[in-house]
Amino acid sequence: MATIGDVAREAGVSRSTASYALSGKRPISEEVRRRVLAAAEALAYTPNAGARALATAQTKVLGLLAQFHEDEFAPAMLQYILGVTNTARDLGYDTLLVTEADGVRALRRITDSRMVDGVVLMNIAQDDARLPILRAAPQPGALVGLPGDCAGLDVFDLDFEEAGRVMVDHLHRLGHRELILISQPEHVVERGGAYVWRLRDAALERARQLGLTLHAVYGESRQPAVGRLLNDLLDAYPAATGLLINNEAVAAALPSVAHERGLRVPEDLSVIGRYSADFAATFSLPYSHIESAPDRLGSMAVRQLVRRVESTAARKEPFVVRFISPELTDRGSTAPPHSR
Amino acid sequence: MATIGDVAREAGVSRSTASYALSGKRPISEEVRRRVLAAAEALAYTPNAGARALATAQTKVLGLLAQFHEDEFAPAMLQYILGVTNTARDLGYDTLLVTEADGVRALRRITDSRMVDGVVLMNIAQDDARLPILRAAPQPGALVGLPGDCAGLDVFDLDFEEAGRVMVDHLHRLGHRELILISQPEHVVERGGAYVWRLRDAALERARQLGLTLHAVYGESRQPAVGRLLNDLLDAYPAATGLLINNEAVAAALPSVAHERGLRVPEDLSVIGRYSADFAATFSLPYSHIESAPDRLGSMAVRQLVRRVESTAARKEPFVVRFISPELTDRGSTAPPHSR
DNA sequence: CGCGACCGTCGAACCGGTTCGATGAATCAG
DNA sequence: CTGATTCATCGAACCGGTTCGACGGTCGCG
Repeated sequence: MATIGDVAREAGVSRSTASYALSGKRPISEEVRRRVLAAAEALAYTPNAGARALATAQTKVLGLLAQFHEDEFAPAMLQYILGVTNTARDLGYDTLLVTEADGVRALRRITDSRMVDGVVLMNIAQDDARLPILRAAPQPGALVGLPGDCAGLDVFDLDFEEAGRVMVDHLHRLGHRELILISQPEHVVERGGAYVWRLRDAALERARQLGLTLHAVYGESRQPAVGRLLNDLLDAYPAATGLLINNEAVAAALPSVAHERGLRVPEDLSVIGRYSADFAATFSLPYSHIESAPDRLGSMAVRQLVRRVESTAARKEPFVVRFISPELTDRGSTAPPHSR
Repeated sequence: MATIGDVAREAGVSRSTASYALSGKRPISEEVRRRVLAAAEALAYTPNAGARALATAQTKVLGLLAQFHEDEFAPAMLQYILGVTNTARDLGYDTLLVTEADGVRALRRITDSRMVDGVVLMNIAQDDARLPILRAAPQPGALVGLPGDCAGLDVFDLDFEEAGRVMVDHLHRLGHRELILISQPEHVVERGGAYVWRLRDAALERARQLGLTLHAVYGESRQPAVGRLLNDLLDAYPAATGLLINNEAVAAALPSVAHERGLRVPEDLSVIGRYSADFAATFSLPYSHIESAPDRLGSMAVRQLVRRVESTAARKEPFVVRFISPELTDRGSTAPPHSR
């Protein structure tokens, strides 16, 4: 494998001249530049990533910490990941995907060893043990998800509180008086998944203000528990005419449950979910939903991260907490209520 | 950030001694070793990955090339990826996930620049343009999926031909005489997804031998096309009593279609799919299926890859092509035929 | 014609590890 | 007591890039 020394020799110049000819960081005569480029081409020269990282203190790699838990719906995570890797590549970076269970150790490893220029964290917990590490690290970091304390980090998330209110408002305007909200499984909350109760609490609060009844329950993540839960709930609250779903597995299971019960949407039951359009397509979900925009969030996080990585000025800017505002995609699964 | 020079100074020894004390590659007195370890601990020393890569010509990173196409079912891919990243980490490696559309360029980039010690390729095409690159690369490579020409590479795949035969045999033994096989969308085949016709051709051949009628069609990958297709097929072949599915999207869509048509499984229709247990759980699919074992395949590929990376002897061993034999998980979705 | 400015190129140092050969002290046998 | 052997440690070189300061040649100007 050719080194820059080989290129220099082939072109009859010094190593430094070859370097400058390739990088353009100093003026080089047209003649020499041509010779160097030709030599590089002929020898199929590619700079050694390790050597360059050592010399420049830049690896052109971003770290992506994502965790896959039994009780979370894996396909939903994938879209965030693709948002990150694709955007990173567009900006000239590769992505180190770390799915290790011990996130703290993983983060330490990749930051301390300088394998990455920056880190994107997913599955953010309210009191996330990785955040202190990331704040102390020399590399900038970006979060997809809102933690309790955002200090020192850029944060990107869906505005889950507003999402909860939008859902409730929408059904309230249609005349509904009793609703059910199914959240993620309780385990997710116990692990600190704050978005679950951010949406939930906001929805409850808004329902209270509007004088609505809102039954807020934690869901399941797997069959057959999901189906059972749905059936139990529909039985338990026969007067409920609207269903709000903040749980991908429940959303995915609803069509068949509704079918089995002979439940028509929206005639018998109005439904609003919170998931991405891509997810809806994959699982053919015919419900109106709040777009969770995972690819957009991943992309935004990477863009901001790269800005900070590449510019000292940007690194000094104040940290941002940016919420995507919930957009309701109307698929016609809501209507004025009729009692079931 | 502390370097090994800092550690050496703190411990009052030379850099080389510090290095040997930490690596244990030469005998070091107990006393000095203690001092060095204490210094490393005190300074929170972590070796610089770039420097180490430069010196040792090892990065402790594996590349994983995976592509996500519109017409393939993304959630199924995720399990291969997790099989790879988790096993890699167990063996001390991190994973560079590359989802770039231009796989050839991506592969060139990560191998030429020596970012990775080895590469796992997914989405293998019959005549995969990346293979010549990988064969010429200094790093070893492993494939998840069988290409036309396996020379110079380790290959891991489900035995799709045997899978096709197992499916047909199973329904034949139960007395079925007319079957439908739904494969992946034709686009997948056009891109060179050989596993599609390997299963298909083997199934057709076996059906011919057994005197069965087998309607082999290409499926769709998205709703609502998938549902329409299923309905059309069931209408077009009313005498078919068995359905073989080599297409995740179709499998995922079948429950609701069956339900809508009032079609009972297995009373009216026997069904066998080809997907993983994990996939079945995620999508709550109640069908007997051939296990595609994505995590196991990903894991096997990484283990073999790492063996070759770490041992010169292993690098000289002949290349392996290893097939996982199709296991039929009986979920009771097949029975002797009754005409619909 | 001589001086300073500018341009293009070179050599050397550096990034932070690893590794080889040499060195000096301690140990042992004769 | 000496010479060979062993052992722990050190210094230097190397991996393959980038970058800084210096240097020699050309040019324009006075």
